[in-house]
Amino acid sequence: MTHRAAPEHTHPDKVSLITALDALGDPVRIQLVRELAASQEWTRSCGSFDVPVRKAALSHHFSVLRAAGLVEQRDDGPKRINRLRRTEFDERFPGLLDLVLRGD
Amino acid sequence: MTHRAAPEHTHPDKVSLITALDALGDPVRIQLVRELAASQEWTRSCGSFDVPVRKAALSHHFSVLRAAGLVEQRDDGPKRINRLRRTEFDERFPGLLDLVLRGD
DNA sequence: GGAAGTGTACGACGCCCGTCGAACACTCGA
DNA sequence: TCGAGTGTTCGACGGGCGTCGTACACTTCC
Repeated sequence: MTHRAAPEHTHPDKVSLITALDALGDPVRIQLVRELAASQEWTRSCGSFDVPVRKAALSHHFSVLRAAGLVEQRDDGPKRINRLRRTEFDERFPGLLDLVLRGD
Repeated sequence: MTHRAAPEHTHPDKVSLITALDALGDPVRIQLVRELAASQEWTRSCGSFDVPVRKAALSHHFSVLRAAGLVEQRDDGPKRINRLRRTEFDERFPGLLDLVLRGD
């Protein structure tokens, strides 16, 4: 009847510009954000992404994305499913997410 | 009759997103860009910025900004004067510079 | 109760980045 | 010609970030 501690989130409103730029200045995190944007909300578990890092590093990257207000997480059984905070983040940093999702 | 080697520039068109985000993900460089944006073009020499680093580090930061297509430099006597590549950079990364200049 | 699957926490390691001092190159004015 | 001013380069240093393996916590299914 115990349950996992809910992950700590930061709303984009309380995120500094530097934090946001640093969070998006990493290739692995950019890929996570892009894959997440291409999926339905609350459908992707952390382990379902095609990134070249092991799960410890992956967990770290999700922690950074949460702290930057980019990703919201919720527990669903043994998995932790994700959602890109598209509208909130875009309201705080207009155009930034579009830039990342537009690709090169 | 010798003259200094012209600084190496990179046009924003040839700059990757990661490079741009990394260049703007540093507080010193952000301040440089902001002060530069608040000044007339070709009026600010490298040493005229109010940043808490010595000239060696300052020179490095300007090198990064040039490589990211953010700053253009020209020699003017003993000084090296700067210009923010506002329109070119904005064309390559729409909204990104606005985000930085809007502040927090 | 056990086993498998999922994600986090911790300590360690390596590397890159920002910083500095010192030495050097160049320009201009005295 | 010499000195002052400006900026770059070099080597070195320290700290932080990304990564990993391991151990642990929690959930679900058998």
